[in-house]
Amino acid sequence: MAFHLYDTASRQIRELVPVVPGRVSIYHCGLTVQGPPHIGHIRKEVVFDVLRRWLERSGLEVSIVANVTDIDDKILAKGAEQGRPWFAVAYENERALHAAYEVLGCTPPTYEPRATGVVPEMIEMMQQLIERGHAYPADNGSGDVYFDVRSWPAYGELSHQKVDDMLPAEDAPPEGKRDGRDFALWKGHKDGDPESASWPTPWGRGRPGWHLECSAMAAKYLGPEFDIHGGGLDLRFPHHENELAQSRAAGQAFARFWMHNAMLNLSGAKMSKSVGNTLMVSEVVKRVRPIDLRYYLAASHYRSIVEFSEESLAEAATAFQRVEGFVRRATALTGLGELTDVPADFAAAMDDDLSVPAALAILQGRVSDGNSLLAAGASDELAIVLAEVRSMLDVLGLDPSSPTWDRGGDDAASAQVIDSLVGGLLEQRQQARAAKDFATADRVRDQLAAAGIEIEDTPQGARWSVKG
RNA sequence: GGUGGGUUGGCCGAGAGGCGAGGCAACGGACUGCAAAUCCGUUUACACGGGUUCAAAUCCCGUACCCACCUCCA
Repeated sequence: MAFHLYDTASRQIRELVPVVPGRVSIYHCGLTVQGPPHIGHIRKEVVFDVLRRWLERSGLEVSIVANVTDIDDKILAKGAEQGRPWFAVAYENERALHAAYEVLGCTPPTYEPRATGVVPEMIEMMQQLIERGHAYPADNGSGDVYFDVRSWPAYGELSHQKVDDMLPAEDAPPEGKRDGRDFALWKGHKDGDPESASWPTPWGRGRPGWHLECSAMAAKYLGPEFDIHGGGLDLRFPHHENELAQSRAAGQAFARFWMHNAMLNLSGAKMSKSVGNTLMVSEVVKRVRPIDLRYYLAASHYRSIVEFSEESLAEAATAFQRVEGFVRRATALTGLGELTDVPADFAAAMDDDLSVPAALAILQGRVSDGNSLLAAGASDELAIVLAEVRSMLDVLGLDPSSPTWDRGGDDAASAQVIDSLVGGLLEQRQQARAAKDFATADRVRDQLAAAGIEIEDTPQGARWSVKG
C-alpha cells in the first residue's frame, strides 16, 4: 500500500503521488520566534519528524522546509521592552527552538529560512500580484500593500468559507483597504519602529507581512508546486488560506496536500502564549525524560487533540518503558544487531494517514511476543523480534539504542567504577541468598534502590540499571 | 452570526455498518525465598432522544456539552 494522507483542502484521504517521482517536498510553518517553544509547538515538530522518517523509510527522498518568522509585531515590541534589538530577541528564541529539536530527537529541517532573508522575493511577488490585478498599495500613504480578496474568486477554498461570511481582517486600519477582508502583504514603516526593521520597496519602506513570507519561502526552496504544506490547525485560516490565494494568484500551483496537526490543550484550552497556559520544552524535560515526552507526543494520532495532563504523560512514560525494557533485555542477550523491515501491518497503519496509534498496537504485540521468547534465552527468533521492534521504534524516532538518546556526561572511567561497585554488592546479595540470609539480601537490594538502581533477577542472573 | 472537529470502559486512546485495537490501573494465576520485571486470564464501553437497517459506537435527524478558526498563534 502506498502512503495515503488526509488533505484538509479536499477533506479526503488520498494517495500521495509526488510531483517529482521518488522525492517528496514538504513545507511547514515554523515558529514566530517571539518566545521559546512550548510542548504544543514541539508536538508539531515531532509529527513532521515522524512523517519524514516514515517517508524516508519508504524509500523516498524528503526535503522539508520550515521557516522561522523572525520579525513581527510582538518581536518588535519585546525588543523595545527589553531595550535590545528585535533581532536579538528573535535569534535567542530561534536557538531555543533548535535546542528543543535536539533534545527531542527531531532532525532539523532540510532548509530553515528566515522571513527577513526573502525580502527581495517578496517584493517580486507583490509586483507580480499588482500587475495581475490581485494586489494594490494602500491609497492612504501608509506604505501597506494589500491582497484584493474580491479579485480571487477561489478565496476561502481551504477553510471552506464564503468571503461574505468572514469578519474583516484586523491586521491594518480599514481606511486604506478596498474591502475589510483584504489582508496585508506588506506593512509600511511606522514612526517609532526601528529603522533596522524596514526595507526599501517601490511603495516605500516597510517590513514583511506574515502570510507573504511563507509563500515566498515555499516558492524559493520548493518551486511553484510541491507536495505537502503543513502546520498547526490554528493556521488554516487566515494564514494558510492567504498563502494559497497569493501563490495561486501569482500563477503557482502550490501545495497538493494540506496537512494540519491538531492542537495540544492544557486546562481545556489550546496551549498558547496569549492564554498563558504554556509548558516550555526546556522546563518539562527537566522532570520527564525527553524520550518519554516524545513518546507521549507521538503516540496520539496527529489529527486528534491532545488534552495534556501529568497523569497521561506519566502513563505514556510507563507504557514506553515496557517497550524499552524489552529492547534492553533482548539486546543484552542477542546483541544490538541490524535494523530490518517493519512488519507489514505496521507499515499499513503508517501508510494510512500516519496511524501511529494502530502502529503502536502492533509494536506492543511484538514486544509481548519478544518478552515471552526472552525466558528461553538468546535465540534467532528473539533477535528477529528485537530487530523488528527497534525498526518500528526507529520510524517513530524512539529507538532507545539510538545515539540520539545518549545522555552525555557519564565518562567511561566513572561508568566502570560504578559497574564494579554495583557488581560487588550484587555478588554479596547473591551469596546471602545462597545462604538463605534473606534479610541481608533484601538490605542490599534496598540500599541499591535508594541509590536509584533497580535490580532485575533473570535466569541469567541479576542485572541492574539506573532508574530513569 | 459563519466554518470545521469532537463526546468510547476506572483512566489514556484507536476504530467508522456485522467479528470487543492497544496501553495504563485493578484483581486472579504462573514465575520468585519475598519482590521487581515478564507471561496468562478477568473487568459485559461507545453523550442523550428519535429514525434507517436483518444488523448502528459506526449512517440520518434533533438535543446537550467540549475544542478550534473567523484577532497574534504550531
